[in-house]
Amino acid sequence: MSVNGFDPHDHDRCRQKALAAVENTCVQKGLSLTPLRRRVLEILLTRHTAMGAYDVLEQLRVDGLGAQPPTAYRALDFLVSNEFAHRIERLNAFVACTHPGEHHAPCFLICRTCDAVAELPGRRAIDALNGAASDLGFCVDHVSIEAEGLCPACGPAA
Amino acid sequence: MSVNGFDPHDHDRCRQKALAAVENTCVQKGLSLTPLRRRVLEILLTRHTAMGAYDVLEQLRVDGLGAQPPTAYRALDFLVSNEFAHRIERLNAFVACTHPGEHHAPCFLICRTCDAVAELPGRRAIDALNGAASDLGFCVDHVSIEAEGLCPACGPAA
DNA sequence: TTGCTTATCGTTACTTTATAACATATGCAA
DNA sequence: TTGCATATGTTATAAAGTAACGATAAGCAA
Repeated sequence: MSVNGFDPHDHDRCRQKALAAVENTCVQKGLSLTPLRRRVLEILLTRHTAMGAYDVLEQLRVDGLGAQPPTAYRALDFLVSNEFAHRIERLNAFVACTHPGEHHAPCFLICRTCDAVAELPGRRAIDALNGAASDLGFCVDHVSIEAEGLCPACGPAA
Repeated sequence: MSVNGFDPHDHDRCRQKALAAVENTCVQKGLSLTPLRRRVLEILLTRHTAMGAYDVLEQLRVDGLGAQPPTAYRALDFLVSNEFAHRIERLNAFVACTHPGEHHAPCFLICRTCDAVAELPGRRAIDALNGAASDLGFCVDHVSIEAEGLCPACGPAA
């Protein structure tokens, strides 16, 4: 998978690599990547773009699965809680992870025009935040860092 | 207003100070703080806690205003776009700003038990993110940084 | 094999969050 | 006074998310 979703790249290969990494991780950790969960991951992997749960759902229906909202949400929960996908809070939407299997602390760049999402390492920013938080006696569980703006393809230069 | 919403403090004074700062800023900038907008701000200022738009709405109704959802959302939009309040993406909810009138780049600590929200300066983390983003050719408009965890009152020590 | 337990998925119904679209009122400038 | 901009009222609906219960299947101990 490419460093980020903005770079042009061979996306078929990118998808397959991500899928294989998730399969490996599931075997290693004894997680069950059921056909449904796998299919939802494939749907997310079609684009480097955040998809709403209902977009995923619609795609499941196109596939002939008579899916109801909980079906999509459960599969997405599985993917997110195992870090195979991420939830983009700003958009109430989901993206496939670009570094599945690695434990990481991502932050996101979200294009407001084309909805492309790139994932960056956020370790430094998160460490800074953790420091400030513990000074206040706050114990951090989870951090989300999301930047909205214009990607290279949609930006002023383009 | 206190440095953060976790510290014990004289909240009546805190509210009044915030309200006065917003009034000043509106006069300076020619913004119209209508009775409705002012009332919504007061509602948010009752607690250092994120409130949903429908919580605000219910309070407006208690006040005898026959308010519909757009009424609350519009007032909240005014407050957020002028930085008198902030939207907490993780919660789909809103908090009064603790530094109204100052131009700032806040990040938020959100207690998952009591919903208290503290606002911290996020300048350093945001600068780091801007640097990484511009390396990719991404032009950042707006950053949101939100940490969920346990506040001093709800944490393990408590 | 039987029966117990757990995980996954199906299904119905519903709640919560948010917005589109159009109507009304108010103030101010030309 | 006409016209425009801003703010609010109102109706209806869209979009996002979840509770609760049932069905099925997979693993496993007795």
